[in-house]
Amino acid sequence: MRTEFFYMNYWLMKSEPDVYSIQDLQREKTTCWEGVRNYQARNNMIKMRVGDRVLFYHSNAKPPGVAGLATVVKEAYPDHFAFNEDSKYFDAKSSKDNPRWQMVDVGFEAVFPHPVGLNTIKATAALKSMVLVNSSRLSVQPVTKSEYDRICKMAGR
DNA sequence: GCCAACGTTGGC
DNA sequence: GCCAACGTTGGC
Repeated sequence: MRTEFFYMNYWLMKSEPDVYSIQDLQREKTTCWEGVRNYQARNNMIKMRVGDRVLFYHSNAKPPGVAGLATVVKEAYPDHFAFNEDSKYFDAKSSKDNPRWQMVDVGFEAVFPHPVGLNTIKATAALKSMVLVNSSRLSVQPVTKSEYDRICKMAGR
């Protein structure tokens, strides 16, 4: 019985819209999530499975908030940008024989007509346990199904 | 642009 | 293994 097949996990991934926005993903359909250089965030990506849902969060935006939805379309594999000396994500401590950093591919799902702002999330009692709210600069974080559903509902979906 | 919070590095 | 110094994130 492959019961794990029936489980779906939920995540929140941060991106600065000036660097890569949900609109960029809408245009490109899929993208690789390179450049994560934090172990906790990396470990979360390693746990991702194809089909998992992703809240696409715009950080350093005016205002910051969840701007849309994505899904995991390819599970963790080595982040080759770490091997490229010309990349801003280069890391001399990561090698092809022993890659330190991983990335996943995500696919476009939806742009929220009205993003769900961080201020609104913080003002919602049902979302007070979100990792996002309890500080943490963690750029790839787990979200519960109820948190995910609530944010979709707040976005009018 | 400021700065608080947090993660990483490296000397000891 | 501690912890000070430093760098980065990201809201405001």
